[in-house]
Amino acid sequence: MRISDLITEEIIRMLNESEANTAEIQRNEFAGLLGCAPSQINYVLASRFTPEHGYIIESRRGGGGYIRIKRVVMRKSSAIMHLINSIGEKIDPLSARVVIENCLQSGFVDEVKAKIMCAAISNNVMRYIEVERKDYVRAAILKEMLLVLIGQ
Amino acid sequence: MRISDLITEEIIRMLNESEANTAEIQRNEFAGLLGCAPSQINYVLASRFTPEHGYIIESRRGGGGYIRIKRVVMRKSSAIMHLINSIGEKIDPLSARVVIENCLQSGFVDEVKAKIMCAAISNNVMRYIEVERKDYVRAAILKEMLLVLIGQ
DNA sequence: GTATAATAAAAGTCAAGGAAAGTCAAAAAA
DNA sequence: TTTTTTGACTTTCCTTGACTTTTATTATAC
Repeated sequence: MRISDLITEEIIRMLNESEANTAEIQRNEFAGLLGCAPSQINYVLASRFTPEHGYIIESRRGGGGYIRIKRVVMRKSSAIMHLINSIGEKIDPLSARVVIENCLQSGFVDEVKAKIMCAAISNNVMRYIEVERKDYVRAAILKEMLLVLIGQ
Repeated sequence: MRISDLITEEIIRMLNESEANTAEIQRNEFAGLLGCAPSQINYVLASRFTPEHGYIIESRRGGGGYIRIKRVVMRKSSAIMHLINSIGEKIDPLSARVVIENCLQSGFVDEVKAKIMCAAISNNVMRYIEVERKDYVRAAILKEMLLVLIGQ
C-alpha cells in the first residue's frame, strides 16, 4: 500500500474522531510516525485535501509550528435548514449556544457573527421576556438569524 | 506551547483586567515570571503588539523603568458607544433600522452582519412580544449586538 | 548645598542559532 | 505517462545572549 494512502487514511481518521472536523498535526513528528519524508505530507495535502475536495489548510512555521486540516461541510444551506428544523418552536439557552457553536465550528459563521448571535439571545435580552415565553422568543430570534445565513 | 503565546496571553489578560486598556510591566521581572529571556518580551511586542495590531507601546529605561502597552480604542468604538447611548431603553422599528443602516454605511459591519442584526429584531421575532414591550426588547437586542462590535 | 562623576538599574538592539513548515525538481514506481 | 517518494534547499518564526543606550541613584569635589 502506498504511503500516501496511509497518510490520507490517518488524517481522515483524525477528522472523524474530531468533534470540530479538524485535525492538527506536527509535520515532522507525523512523518516520523508514518515513516515517510516530511515533504510527503505536503504532497498529500496538496493533492487530496484541497478546497475543491472540501478541506481548508492552515499552518504555521517556526518553533511550535503545526498544520491544521479542516473539513468544510458542504451543502451548507441544507445543513442550516436542518439546524433550523431541529430547533422547533422553542429552545433552551444551552441548546441555543450549542447551535451557534456548531455553526462556528462548521464555518457557517465567523467569530464575530457568532458573538452577535449570542448577544441577540443573551440573558440581558431575555430578562425582558416573560419566563414562560423565553424559549419561544429565543427560538424565533435564532431561526431568523440562521435563515440569513442560507442566503450566503 | 510557545513562550511567545504565553507572553501574549498574559498581556492580553492584563489588558482585559485593566479599566484603562493599559498594561504596565517591568521587563526583567515579567520575563523572570514567565521564564524567558528579557529580550523575548521585546520580540513579542514588536511582532504582535504593533500599531497595526491596535496597540501603542511606551517605555522608560533606567531605575524604575517600565513598558506600558496600550490597546488603542478606535474611533469606531466611541462611535458605537454613542449609538448605544442614543438608543436608550426603547427604540421603534424604523429608528432601529436606521441605526443598523448607519453601522453598515460607516463600515462597522458588513452586509451579512447587518442582515443578521435586522433578522434578530424583525417582525417575525417581535410578534412574540407583547405590544407594549416590543420597543424595549428591540432596544435590548440591538444594544447587545452593538456591544459585540466594540470588541472588533 | 550644588555640580559633577561614578555606579547601578533598567530597557533596547541585533545577530546568531534553532525549530519548524514550504518548495521544487529529480528519481522511482505504477 | 502519470503519480508517488525523496531530499536538498528556502522561508518563516521563535529563542537566546552579548552588547548598547538611557535613566536614576549615589558618591565626590568644590
